[in-house]
Amino acid sequence: MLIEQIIKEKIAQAVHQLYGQEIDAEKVQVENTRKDVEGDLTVVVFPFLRISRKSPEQTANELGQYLQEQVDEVASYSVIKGFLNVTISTSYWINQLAQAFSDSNYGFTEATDDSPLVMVEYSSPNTNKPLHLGHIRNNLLGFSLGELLKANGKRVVKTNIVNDRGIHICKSMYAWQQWGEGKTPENTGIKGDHLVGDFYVLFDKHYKQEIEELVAKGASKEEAEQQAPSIIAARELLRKWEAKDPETVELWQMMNQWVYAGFDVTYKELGVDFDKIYYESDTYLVGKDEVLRGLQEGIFTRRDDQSVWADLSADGLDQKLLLRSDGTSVYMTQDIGTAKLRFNDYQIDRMVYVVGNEQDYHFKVLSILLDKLGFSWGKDLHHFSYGMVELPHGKMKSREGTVVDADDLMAGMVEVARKTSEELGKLDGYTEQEALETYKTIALGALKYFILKVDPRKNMMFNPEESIDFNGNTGPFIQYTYARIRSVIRKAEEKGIVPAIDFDQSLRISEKENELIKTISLYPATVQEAADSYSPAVVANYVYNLVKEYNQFYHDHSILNEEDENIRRFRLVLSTTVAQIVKSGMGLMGIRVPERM
RNA sequence: GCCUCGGUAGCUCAGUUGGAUAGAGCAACUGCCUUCUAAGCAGUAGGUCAUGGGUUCGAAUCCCGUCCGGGGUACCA
Repeated sequence: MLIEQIIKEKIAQAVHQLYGQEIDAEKVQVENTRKDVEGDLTVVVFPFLRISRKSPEQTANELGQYLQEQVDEVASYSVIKGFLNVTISTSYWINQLAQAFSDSNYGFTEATDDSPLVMVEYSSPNTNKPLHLGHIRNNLLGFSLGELLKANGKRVVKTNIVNDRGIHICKSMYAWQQWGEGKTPENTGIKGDHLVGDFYVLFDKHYKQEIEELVAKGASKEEAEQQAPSIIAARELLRKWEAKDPETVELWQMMNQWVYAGFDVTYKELGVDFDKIYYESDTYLVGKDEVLRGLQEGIFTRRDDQSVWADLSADGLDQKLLLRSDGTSVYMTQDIGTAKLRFNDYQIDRMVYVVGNEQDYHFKVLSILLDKLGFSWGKDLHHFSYGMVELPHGKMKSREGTVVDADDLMAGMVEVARKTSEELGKLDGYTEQEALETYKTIALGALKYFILKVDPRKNMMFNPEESIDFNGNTGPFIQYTYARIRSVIRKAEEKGIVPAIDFDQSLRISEKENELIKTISLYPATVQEAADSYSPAVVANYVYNLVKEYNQFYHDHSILNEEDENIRRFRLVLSTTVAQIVKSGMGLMGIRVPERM
């Protein structure tokens, strides 16, 4: 049993015996003692004053006395400003360290065949443009969330819905037909997703120009937007595609293939993957059928212009369009179809959608609609709603070129990592291949940590003018600590010193060492909390704190040069355990750790 | 207008279910490498937790009002 739990129960017991009133042990407030105060755990006694009818100091002292007599692990206690600070015995902490050290799966709960199955949807790109920083946040959060859920004993299926059809890709297709001059990724050397994205931008340029010309001739802006030749042509392509016109479908397939090849490269660099990928072109008709079924069953209504609507006013929401008057699908229709296919394919206990908070309303509606359509799981689908990445001048807009491109960003960071490493000369002796791997590890570590350390729900700021830091509260700082420990461990191996927990349990440890073990012992609860609150940031903050404490220890203590063999072995075990947790925690964020840097 | 999320140091962010003197990093300034990696460690300076009220032993945290900002708001995704 955890010491915290023991204290809670003993305090409840003490209150009963000393003051004659039963209280709920779970309600007893036990927290970690502040750093600047002596002690390990603090019991908040204020809620008991009404029962004890004594001063905070006296109450705390009486309870402290009781604890010390009744609980072996309680070594001493002190009372400061009415707070009861309890000091736990060193042997307890050393035992905690030994357990963490020997458990290769420390902090994790393994899934079994009976464990709940969680499907996590993330990424969900459109196929008309390359990935940007906003997608990076989505991908990193989605991947990390999957790892967190796995670490918490869930079976996880990572999935992606590729929005491969619709007016957006038709715009790129039309631009390529008109002005493409037969360009391909092969004959231009341009990455496929970027090439298609270039045509999307080109479309918009022409479209805007046409609108201007029409307005100059006296049309209203709204009319011009509807009547511009480019948009009419793109709509015609969409219509032909839905009618399965062979030439159009072929063009669509070709350009989508270019994009997929490009995405694959980006996903691989980013280190994310999927167990099952769905395509909107396969799901939108299923959604349409579901909507029509709903119409027949009287859940939805058809208007005079043939459009189909859901009336959600009973749920406090508005009317929602499900099929346009021309019979074509909207975003919502497609999501209904995708959901149906997924739940046919897997025995899903919980569905999680990693999608930005700009779509909060959409998922509220989706949940209600799925419920109305009779899907039992609709009501409690979970929208993992994360904040946007903002630039100093505002939102990212693809068409206006104010995006931070994912590939460019990663490549730029690898260069910074290379430069820094070369200046410091840390990788001398590595082959070019080994060195490049390390640059990538560091660069991606910096990027991923930068994004994941922020509370997912909040918007975050990225300034492209300032490169992402490699010092301080950063990924490389954490990786560096890992590399230093690995270096010590390699040296220990050379000297034949093996980390083992056969040190004398009565040894005296320093305050910093005790502090470190306490932090180590918090890892399992941290992993749990991160998964429960869907927040990789909880892990990020924990690992940073752990590493910061370790660096202080490292600075003040010798490990291999320590003369006392007992202490030397203890410190090696301590260091090894910290390295294990750093690797494990970073792994939960999809961040690798280097042997050297 | 309505709905919704947010506002903590110059900048970027932490701050568990309300607990002690609100913490990190960056930027600025100052020290520490003949000893296991200085991408490190230590220190100085920096705050009316947007604002006004309320709840109570105690509020950055909970409730209400106001100001400011993001997002959404019926044929975009």
